[in-house]
Amino acid sequence: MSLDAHGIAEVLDEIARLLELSGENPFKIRAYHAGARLLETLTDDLDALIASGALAEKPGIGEALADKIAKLRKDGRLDFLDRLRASLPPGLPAILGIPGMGPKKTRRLWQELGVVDLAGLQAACEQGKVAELKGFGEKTQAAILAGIRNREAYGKRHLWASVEGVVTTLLAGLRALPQVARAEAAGSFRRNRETVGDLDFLVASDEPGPVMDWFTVQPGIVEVTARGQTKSSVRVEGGLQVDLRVVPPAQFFFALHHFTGSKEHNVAMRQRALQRGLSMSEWGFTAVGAAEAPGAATEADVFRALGLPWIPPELREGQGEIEAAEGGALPRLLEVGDLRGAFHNHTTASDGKSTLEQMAAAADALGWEYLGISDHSRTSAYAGGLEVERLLAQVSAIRALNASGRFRVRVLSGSEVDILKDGSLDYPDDILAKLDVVVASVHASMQLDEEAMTARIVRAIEHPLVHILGHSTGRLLLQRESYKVNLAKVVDAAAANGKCIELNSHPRRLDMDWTHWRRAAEKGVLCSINPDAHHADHLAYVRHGVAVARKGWLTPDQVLNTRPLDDVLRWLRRR
DNA sequence: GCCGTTTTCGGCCCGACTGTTTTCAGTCG
Repeated sequence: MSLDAHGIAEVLDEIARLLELSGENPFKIRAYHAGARLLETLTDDLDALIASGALAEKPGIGEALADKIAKLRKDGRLDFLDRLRASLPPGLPAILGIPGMGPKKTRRLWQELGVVDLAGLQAACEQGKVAELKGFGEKTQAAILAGIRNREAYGKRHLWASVEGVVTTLLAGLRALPQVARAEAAGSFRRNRETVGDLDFLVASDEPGPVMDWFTVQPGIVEVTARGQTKSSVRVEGGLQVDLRVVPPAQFFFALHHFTGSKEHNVAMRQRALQRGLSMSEWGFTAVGAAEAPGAATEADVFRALGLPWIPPELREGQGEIEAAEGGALPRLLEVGDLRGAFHNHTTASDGKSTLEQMAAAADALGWEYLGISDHSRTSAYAGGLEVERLLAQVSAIRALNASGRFRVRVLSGSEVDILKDGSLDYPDDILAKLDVVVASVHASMQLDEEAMTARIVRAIEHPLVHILGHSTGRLLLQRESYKVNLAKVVDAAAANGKCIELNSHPRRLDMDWTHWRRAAEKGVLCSINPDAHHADHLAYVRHGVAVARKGWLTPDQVLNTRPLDDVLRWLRRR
């Protein structure tokens, strides 16, 4: 069975783990991880890259990795991997998932105690054998047991939106402390990743002691895992790890840059610093040669010292942002205030919780010029999908509402029409033609193979009455994988047919993923930031979509709903 | 395993914290 890019990335990560356990060269291990990261953010059609030999041209991919990736794509397996797996107990890699357990300790427990899996590790700890080993002790043994006990919670990622409250509360508390000059949340949260593994807080202060004292006793903390001079780590309910680092004010912006990451971005920045005779760390620059090491009074100063303009955190993913900054080609990123409306929203007519009027009022409150109502179509019966009669009644109601002048916003009548299994749509053309806006989405038959699913979606995109492709992969973050679909081909179809692809802004969808937008926009595909609101309050979800759009390098002119009403109506009617 | 105005071998980003040590290895980010 063949693997897709995501599956191959997982295999490369597995190889890296196995090599670690084998005691391999750390740089070789890094190369496998780097290959995995590249595949995860790949937007080209993988098959085309393999066929043309262009895969080995990608940074970090050489002949060896390109060859292995091609084999995995074709066969889904690799002799090299089979041999590697056979050389180690199959339960060993799982031990690496326990905090504090790395390859060296895992190997020693295997070789000296015969520990080959988590169950064996737990038994060895409970019998006190681990604490007796040289280099281990009671605390290590207890930490391993806690790690095994909590491995589900500790290994979990968290939706960006679900940790936002913790961030807001802690930042407000930190900033209120008299010893604190500045406080920021860094890490993947600051980079607007759709999910985060942990939270990183950074504080500028000359008196770290009282800050640490305050931090480690906050409500909701279930475990303090580290308490040092400049760094403390805690776990809050749900297993989320929260790190706090306190640095002197003069180092704050170096530390903020460092802990914002990503790792790939930081590596590239440090290499760039070295080219300029500067060694770079979270503490600042150190002159390697004759050069003088500059300080930083803002984060922009850190970049300026390396001959770069400030790079927005969302772009710091090692995706060419440094090259773009150097060439003066950083985009003017989309902002929430650029939006003038949205197209995909539900009402009580299907599975929404707010009425048409409540939705219009909420749009007015946001100052929007237009609001698309796109309730479910008849096949989505589970969601109260509208039969043709009810849809036509809604069209009339919307027309009447617009004529009444009760709201400033122009309500657009639409539908989130189901893309049926064969790629046809859930309403006949003469009905769709009566709508202002047609969003087409997949809601059922998600188990199709990649070829069939891609053909199905492409057929919908090619339908002349469709404006926007809704949530193009169907993923639910941390809950359901995307269906199998070749997004490169979907993007190409949208470009060829002048269609818009939705950026579904529901915090659990954020679909299409940020990694695909830059290339899609370069191909001329328009983006539509849609809240997919099922309640009037959900219109505000667009800010999550904007966050993802920014990660995808999108500028206002690449997003349909930044345009004024007249332009939007013209675009919608040209079909 | 990757990569190249330090080129085809020998490098590859940097530092804090912990536990178990008595100077440091391992892990983590």
